[in-house]
Amino acid sequence: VVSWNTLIGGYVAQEHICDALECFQQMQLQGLSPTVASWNVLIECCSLDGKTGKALELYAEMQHQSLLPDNITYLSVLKSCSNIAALEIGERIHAQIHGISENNLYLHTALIDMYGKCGSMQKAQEVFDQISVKDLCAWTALIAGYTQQGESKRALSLFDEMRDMGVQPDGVIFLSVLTACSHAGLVHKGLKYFENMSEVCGITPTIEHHSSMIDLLGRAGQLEVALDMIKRLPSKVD
RNA sequence: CUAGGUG
Repeated sequence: VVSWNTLIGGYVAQEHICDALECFQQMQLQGLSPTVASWNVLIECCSLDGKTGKALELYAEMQHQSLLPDNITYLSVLKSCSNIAALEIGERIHAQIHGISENNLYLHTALIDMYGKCGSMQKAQEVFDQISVKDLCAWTALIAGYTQQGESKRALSLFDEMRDMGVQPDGVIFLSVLTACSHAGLVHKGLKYFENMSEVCGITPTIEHHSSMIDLLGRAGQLEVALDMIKRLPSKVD
C-alpha cells in the first residue's frame, strides 16, 4: 500500500491527475485498502487542481467508509474551502475538528487562512487568539487576511506587534506587509519596510518584492522612483 | 508513503 501511495504521489507531482485517480481505483480492485495517507494524497491533489467539489466529495466518501480523517486530511479540505471561499463548509469542518482531534498549529493556521479568505476576520482573530504558541506562519496567515480584507492598518500594527515579540520575519510575510502598504498608499512605510527587510533582517528581496514596491510607487504617482528601481533590478537579481 | 502562511 505504501508503494501505491508513493506512485500516486508521483503522478500528482507530475500533474497527471487522471492517472493518479485511476491508480487509486486500481489499488482497490486489487483488494488493497487505501490508508488515510492514500486519501490524503488524492484530496490534496484535487484541491491543488482547483477541483474543490471533487475534494469534498472524496472527503465525504472516505468518512463513509468509516476511515477517520487525520490532521492532514483536514488541512487539505480546509485549503479547498479557502480556494472557493466556502465559509459554510469551512465552519462545518471547524466544528468537526473540535470534536475529533487535538488541534495543532498547522490546523489553526489553515483555519485562520480559510476564515481570512472568506472575509471573516472576526473568526480568524478568534482562532488566532486561542493559539498558545504562535509561529511565523500563523502570524502571516492572520496578517495576510487583514491585508486581503483591506484592513491595512490592522495588518501593519500586527506586524509591528509581532516583531516586538521577537519573532523573526521572513520574505513571505514581508510580501504581505508590502502589499498592505500598497493597498493603503503608504509609500514611506513601504519604503521603510523594504529597506528594513534587507538591511536589518538580512533578507534578499526577490522579484516579487520588487514588483510589490513598483506597484506601490506607481500607484502613488512616484513614477521616476519606480523606474529607478526597475533599472536597478538586473544587477540586484544575481 | 501525505501536511500549514505571501501577489
